[in-house]
Amino acid sequence: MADSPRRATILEVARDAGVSKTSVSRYFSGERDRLSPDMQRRIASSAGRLGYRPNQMARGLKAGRSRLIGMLVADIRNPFSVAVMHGVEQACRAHGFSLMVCNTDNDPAQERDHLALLTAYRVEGLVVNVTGRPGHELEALAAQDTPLVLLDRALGDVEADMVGLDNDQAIDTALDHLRAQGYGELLCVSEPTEQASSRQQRLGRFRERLDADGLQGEACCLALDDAPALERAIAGFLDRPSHAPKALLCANGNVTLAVTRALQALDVTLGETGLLGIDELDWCALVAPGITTLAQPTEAIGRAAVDSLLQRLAAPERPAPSRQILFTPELNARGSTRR
Amino acid sequence: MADSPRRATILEVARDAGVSKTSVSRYFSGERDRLSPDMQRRIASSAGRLGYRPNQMARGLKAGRSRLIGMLVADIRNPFSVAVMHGVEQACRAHGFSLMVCNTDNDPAQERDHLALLTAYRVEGLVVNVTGRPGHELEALAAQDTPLVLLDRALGDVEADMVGLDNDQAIDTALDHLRAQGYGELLCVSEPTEQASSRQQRLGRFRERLDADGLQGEACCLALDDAPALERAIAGFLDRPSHAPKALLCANGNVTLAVTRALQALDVTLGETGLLGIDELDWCALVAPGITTLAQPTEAIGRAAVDSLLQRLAAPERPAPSRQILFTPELNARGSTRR
DNA sequence: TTGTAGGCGTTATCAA
DNA sequence: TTGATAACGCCTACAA
Repeated sequence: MADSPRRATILEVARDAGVSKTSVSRYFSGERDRLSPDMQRRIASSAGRLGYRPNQMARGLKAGRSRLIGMLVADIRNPFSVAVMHGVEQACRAHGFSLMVCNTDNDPAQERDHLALLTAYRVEGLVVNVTGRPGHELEALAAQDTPLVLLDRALGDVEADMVGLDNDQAIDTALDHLRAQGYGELLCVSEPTEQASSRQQRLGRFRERLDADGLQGEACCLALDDAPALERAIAGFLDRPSHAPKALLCANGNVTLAVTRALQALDVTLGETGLLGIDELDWCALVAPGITTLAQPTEAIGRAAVDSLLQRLAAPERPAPSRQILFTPELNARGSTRR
Repeated sequence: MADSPRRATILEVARDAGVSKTSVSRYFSGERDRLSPDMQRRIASSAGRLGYRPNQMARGLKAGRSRLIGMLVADIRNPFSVAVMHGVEQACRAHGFSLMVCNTDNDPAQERDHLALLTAYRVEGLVVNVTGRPGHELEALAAQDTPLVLLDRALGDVEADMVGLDNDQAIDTALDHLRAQGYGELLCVSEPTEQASSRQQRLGRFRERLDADGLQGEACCLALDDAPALERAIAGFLDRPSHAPKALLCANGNVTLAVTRALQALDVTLGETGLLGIDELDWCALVAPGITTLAQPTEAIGRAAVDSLLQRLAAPERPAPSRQILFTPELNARGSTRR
């Protein structure tokens, strides 16, 4: 039907149905019961014929609430981010919110731009997983009473809830497993840590535990796009004389991918040399003899982020102290840590 | 700074700066040159102090344009979809649009809901990759002059541009490669085709080519979540006596994943039994001896979708006939098709 | 049960 | 160069 060149407005429906705007508004605002059956029919008919849909912009403007949640994702091509986003979206939907996702490609400039954008659309809450330090902008938002949740990465100076993996526990589980499997000399590989608190925490805990447990080991931070450098670093570690079997610990899924490539290039046999990655990926079971991982409960993390937002949205008057919600990783033991 | 409880409005800025709303509006609408330097300074100062940002909802309402492009994605966890989405987002950004993405999880009900949502926000264009047949809804949109692009999957009854892979060419390339590598008996594995035209096309072309080329082969359609059924189907194919080496052709990335799992479960040696997948994935090079793929130019597809939208947006008066924009796949020959 | 009027934050028109 | 005013589409007192 609907062949009007422009989207119909409430006024046109009202005219067409021979009723007032108010009645049409009521019809579409869940107050149908207050309208006579006859009027309901007429409105339904006109609205259907005209293809009328309430304009959410106008609604949002009037009501002062956009029903929009914003999400800033540092790297949309990272399966972990997508999985969390999926959880976030489901939760938003379940609570009548829509999600507006912005991918920043780890670019601080895009972060700022997209933040401005989401602000402009008056998102009622923000799930943030960023690289840079848009601390100032976020503080401003928080000050305007826009609830904020930090995902995976904390921003020291921003007062907001944070949800993510229990990194200490993850590292502990990883090291316990590797030691139990007989590996005694470890290399922890991470992307540069400046911009991501979770990376810092994982590396920090790794170093602590080494000292405490008397394990041999070292950590290295590398940009993943430089494959030769990564291969050199790994080769250096593996060539070193030692008394115990060696293993690699990958601080996240991207690292696991890059390291696995490097190990194949170096013709290393998995298992003989241990490999354990944080983040579960589709293919980890497929690369022989299977890559051991620590899986994050991504959907739960996404839901928790939204829950946190909604709680603050529900009680804006008393700003509860900011919390950390940490999740326990799950170990998927596979052949890459079996000697 | 900005510690007002609520977001500042243009009126508050105007008052604070001692000027009129109009001037503030001009300042933020790229008409700064028309304001005296003094006034510019005052407005900048007040706006900064108050943390003012133009309300995009109000702007959209007033201007009748939301600056929003909507995208409906059938399965956000499919890396192919994400890659295309990335291209779409970049292109939108480059042209001053923002992207609102909705994931439908292949659920027609969610498709309908999300479509309504995007409509409610008055998206100015729509990139659609769906499972079901929201043909009616989409037609209505098209009739309202909202430009539409179909991604990967055509909808027979909807008049809109379509962008995707040249499926015929993809199948041809795949079969040529497999035959050149000495495989003579083929199994093409696909997900059920009812809901996705691209699947139908790939399967259709596969059958055509078999007949034309005198190759042996068959096709099977399966829901991927039933691993045992898939294994049975593959085992049945492989057990059959034959004169020529056998190969599997996976109709998309999800299939490649499931089939690779099945082949490992069946302890099949890749290469000896050929394997070629449509869609390139992170891990295809990692699974020994490397899985041969046909890569889609995902970013280009995304950009083309937006281009198509923008063209129609730019010239709404003369509705050009709907086009198909098809892309050529790229062959990544690896060990899985080397005997 | 139904309608009238005013305003949400912005921009466009017109006048000064 | 500046400002007053009227919309944009909708919702919500308030009135009938």
